Formats: sequence, C-alpha cells, structure tokens
Amino acid sequence: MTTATIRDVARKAGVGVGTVSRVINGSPAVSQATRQKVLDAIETLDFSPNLVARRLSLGKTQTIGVIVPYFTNPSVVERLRGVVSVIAASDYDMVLFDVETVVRRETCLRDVPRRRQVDGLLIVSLELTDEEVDRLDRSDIPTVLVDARHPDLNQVIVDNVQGGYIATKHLIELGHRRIGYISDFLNDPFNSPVRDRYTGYYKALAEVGISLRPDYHRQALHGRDEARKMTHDLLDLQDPPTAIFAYSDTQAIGVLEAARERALNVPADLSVIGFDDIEAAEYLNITTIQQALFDSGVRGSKLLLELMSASFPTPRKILLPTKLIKRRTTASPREVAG
Amino acid sequence: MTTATIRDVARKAGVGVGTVSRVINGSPAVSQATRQKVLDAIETLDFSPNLVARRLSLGKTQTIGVIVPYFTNPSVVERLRGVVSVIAASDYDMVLFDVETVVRRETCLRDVPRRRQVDGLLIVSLELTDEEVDRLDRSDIPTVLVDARHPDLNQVIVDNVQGGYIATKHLIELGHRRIGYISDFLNDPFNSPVRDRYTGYYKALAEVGISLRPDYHRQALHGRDEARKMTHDLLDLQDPPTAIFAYSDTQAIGVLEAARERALNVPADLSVIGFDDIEAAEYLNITTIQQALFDSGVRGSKLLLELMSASFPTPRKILLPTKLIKRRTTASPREVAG
DNA sequence: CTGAAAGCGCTAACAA
DNA sequence: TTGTTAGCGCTTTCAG
Repeated sequence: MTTATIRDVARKAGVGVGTVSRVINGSPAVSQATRQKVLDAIETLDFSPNLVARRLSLGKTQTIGVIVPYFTNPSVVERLRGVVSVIAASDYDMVLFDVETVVRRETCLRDVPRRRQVDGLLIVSLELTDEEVDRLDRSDIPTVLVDARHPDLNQVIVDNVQGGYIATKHLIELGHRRIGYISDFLNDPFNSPVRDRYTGYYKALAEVGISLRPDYHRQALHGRDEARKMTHDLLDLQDPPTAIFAYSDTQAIGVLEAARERALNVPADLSVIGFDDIEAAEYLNITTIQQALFDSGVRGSKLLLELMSASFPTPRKILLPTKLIKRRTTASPREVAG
Repeated sequence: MTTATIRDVARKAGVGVGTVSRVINGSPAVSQATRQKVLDAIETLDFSPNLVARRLSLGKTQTIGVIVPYFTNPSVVERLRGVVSVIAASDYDMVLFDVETVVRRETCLRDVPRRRQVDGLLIVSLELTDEEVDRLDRSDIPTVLVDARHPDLNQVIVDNVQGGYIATKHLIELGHRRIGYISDFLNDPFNSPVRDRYTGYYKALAEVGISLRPDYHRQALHGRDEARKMTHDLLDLQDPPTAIFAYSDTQAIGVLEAARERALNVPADLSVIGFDDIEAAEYLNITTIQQALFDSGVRGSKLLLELMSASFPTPRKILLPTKLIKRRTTASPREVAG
C-alpha cells in the first residue's frame, strides 16, 4: 500500500496543500467548513503526515539521542528507565545508541551531532575528552551529561566522594580498621566515579588516622567474577581485611560469592558494603550506598528538555546526594564485637 | 554554527552536487581526480550528509522501531539487550517506544507505521489484536514479534507450555503433590505466556493424576509484592502447598520473602521454582526455568533484518526451548524426604 | 565521467 | 481565509 500524501488529501478535499498543512498543524486561520472537508479527506484516506518530510522541512528532528555505554550494566539500565519515563511522555522520539567499543564511541560522538540526527543529546555514564566536548559545542546541539562530569557541560552527577566517604565511615564506626576497597581500574580516564569513591574512602580513613594500605586496594575490569577473584586475593593476605567496600553492588555480589566459597560468614567474618542500591542489593540484603539512579535519568532528561527550549548562559550542574542503606552484610568485626 | 551542505561542498570543489553525492555514496563512476577534489572539500568543510534529507530522498528511514511494554520488567530488559546488540552493529538506528499505558499503546501501534517513521518494527512481549495486526499488514512495514504470538506475523517465541510442564514435573518428581501456581492474571488477553505456563502446569499434574485445585492457583498483577501476598494466602490454607511454581523469577522472589516472613525454611519447608532465569535468580540461587531471553532479542532482530531485505512468503516462527536450572530452592517435601 | 534538474512530502512566506 | 510556490538537503535519472 502506498501511503497518502498531503497532496492526495488536498486534491480529495478540493483545497491547496497549504490549507491541509494548516489543518494538520491546528492553525486557527482555517474556516470551519474547509477544516471539515479536509478532516474528512484525511479520514477517508487514512492519512498521516510523513514524519521524515516534516522534519526536513522544519529543520528539527523531534528526536533525542541517548548514548549509553554498557547496556549490560544494571545501574546504567536503571538510569535509562528514568530517561525513558520522561521522554516517552514528551513529544520526542528517543533513539538509543549503545556504545560498547571505542570505534562505536567515536562514530557516535562524531556523527550523531554532525549529521543533525537529533535535536538534543543525553550522554549517560560516559566521560568525554575536551576535544569531544569541543566538537559537541561547535555542533551546538543541546547536550546533558548524566553520571559524567565536564566543566563545560550541563550535567547531573552524584556525589561519589561523599558516597565513598559514608561507606567507609560506616565500616569504621562498626569498629573495622582493616578495610579493603575493590574497584574498576582507577586510571581509566573515562571513569571519574571510581576515583571519586576512592577519594571518599581515603578521606574517611585519613580522618581517623588509618593509613592507606595499597595492598588493600584491588582493581580490575568491572564484573562480578573479577570482584570474586580480587576478594580471594585480598583474603589471602597475611592480615586480610575484615571489611570490604565494593565499588558497585555487582562487585559486592562477587565479594559475597568469594566469601561463600571460603565458608566465611557475612557479616560475622567479613563485612561487605556495595554501592548503587540496584534491585539485586535489596534481594540479597546487601548494605550499600544508595544513589538516585532512576532519578538521575529523570533529572537529566528534564534538564535537556529545558535546555532545548531555551539555552542557558552557563552550564548547569545538578548534584545528587548519596545515602547509606544498612542491611545485613555489615557488622562489627569479631575482635571488637566478641 | 551552520552545517555545511552538499551544495557548499560542490561549490568548493567546483563540481555539481550530483558528483558529490556519488562520492559520498561510493559510486565507482567518478574519476580519481574529481573524487579527490570532493574529498578535500568535504574534509575542509567538515561536511557530513544530513540524515533526515537523505532519508526523505531515499524513502527509507534507516531506523528500526522497538516497542516494549514495561521497561521496568527485567526479562524485557534482557531481551532488549539482545536486540540492542544486533541493531547497534547494523546500519540502522534504533528508536525505542516504551509503552506503559493503553493510550500510548494505541498511538504507537497506529502512528509509528503510518507515519513512515521506521523501516522495520520489533514488538517485544506485547500481544496484538487482530485489528492491530491488520493495520500493520496494510502499512506493510516488516514486523517481528518477540515473546508474543500471532498467526499472521513473524515471531520468536518461547515454548511456555513446555516450560510450565518441566517446572511442575520437577516438583512432582521431587515428591510434591500439593503444588501451587502463582501468576499474573490468566484472563489478560495480551498475555499468552501466563496461560501457556498454566497449561503446562495443568498437563504435568494431570499426567500423574493430581487433580487441579483452583485454590492452589492465585493471580494478581505482576510484581514482587503481589507475589508475596499471594504466597501468604496460599500458606494460610488448611493444607497449604508444599511447593510453589511462580510465573516469573520476580514473583519467586516475592514467594521467598513471604517464606522468610513466616520463618519457613526453603526448600525444606517450601520448595520454590521460578521462570525466566534472570540474573537475580542466579544470585539468589533460585531453581528456575531458563528461557533464552537475550537470545530471543538477537534472533528477533536478525529475523527482522532479514525480512527487511527480502520479505518472506509466509510468516516465520522461531520456537525457543526452555530448560530446568536446578538450584537451591527446590527439594523433596518433609513428609517424603523425612 | 559529470552537470543540471526533477523529485521525496512537508512547511511557511507571499499573494490574492 | 485560501492557493501557490519556494525551499529543506539529498538522490537519481537524463543528457551530454
């Protein structure tokens, strides 16, 4: 079936295409009678305006691009849920770019703005280089970062330093002195949260005069299994930590697995605290640091929508707080509790 | 910054727009010298073709629409991961339509095809009425259903009857005779998996002469908490079930919660089996029926890609099997194991 | 091999 | 109030 065009409607209704366009777009400058004729023609032809043509003519795509890395990461998905919830309710379509490789990252970041594919861009959990930001600026496509920082861009971020601090402090207050931290690679230039949480960890330790033990910090690629292995390494130490702070809940689950493999009782033998408060953390009763994942997506897309209707003079930053959620994987260490 | 157009490039290179177009599209009918001139102009102007214009001209959107209900549902997300993985690697953009309300369902299903927004449509876990399918057919946009059935459409589905059967059979073989089933509403016209799994449950019971006890089947809206409540109802019965088959892992988690609230030991006091094998099921060691969630997304999008390049004479159906994953929430009932 | 020109379906400015 | 027309930026004949 070949779809009806505005021209077919015009012919059928015996009017010009301009008039049809006016009716479609609800212009008041059409007489009741003509409007009705056009409406009838639209009805019988089952006409609906071709969006692509409309977009070209308007110079607007009515589309928001969302770039996410690792669609496999539960916290990214949770943010995305927030994004979806507001975009679905808006007049915009949402096109999703999943970035898993460096090549794809580059093509997305370069081509999407340049080809005028989208009216606005939301970038989730992906840190940009200055050069990339420059190019973005030049394309003047409104852009908002969620869970990623850059001085020149609008962003919704979480206070990771505070989160790392709270987590570590919680363990210290329970009486732990030997506290490990397992995380993604600290030197990943695109992952500031890892560093920030580490900073918080460090701050809390320093505050009470516990000196940093480099061997208590392990890093690897993100993942449950990697975390499991790092935990074993940590527990193989002469004087192993009595508590482990995991960079993410996913990793905390790996820690728990390692503990189980060694028949270690959590929290009696080993305290574990995660980060994110994903759903699984609740199921598994993992003590964790909650960050507003869903909400960060909501706030980010709302900010973008605002930005698209009226650009701000200077980039706006929204900082979301974190919160300790005490559950069953943390307790005082044996030597203290006993 | 106003982006360069093909005309700017043509002027700069001193050629016609047609030639530029040929270069962009890799037509061999351009001399090496001209090609180089054009390439240079493109380079200096940082030109990239406007996608919307290209789409209008070609009459193709280079876009695949994906309609999903309940982006909150972990198994839907898992399928989506599969979809994303193949679309991201193709030349198509993916636009995501999240459908949470009836109104949105209707607008999506009606407008997306009619407005020529997409070249192909993937519908996940959403069952269509005949009328909706008719309209889809008339729009002749290639469509594939994932986890949803319809006689006239291409589809990737899972053998839910078999899954329900396997689950129930497993419990029977462990010695259970009083087996409950908690699920979404059976009479939801858009949710055939609920009915199918129920059919499997029924078949397995009938096979060994256990008569169906209506009070052993509870239904409610999907959700963990609803499942928790249904479980309490079941356990309040005079002779409560010794095993519960939950329609989904999410619901199985609710069952587990109820058991914990009653200080019931799982699996000693109560066996629980779920369905889907989402990640949480693994963490929580829930015995479940695995279905190829990710794979269903992969298969569905590949089928769609195929369909878009050459339509099939008759709708294709891919049936994915299910598999029992034994973990720690099922065991023989006390009276038998005793 | 290359340029000119006619669309793709719509919007909006301009006349009438 | 309405019809006509010139684009939007690209692709693709059709001549040459």
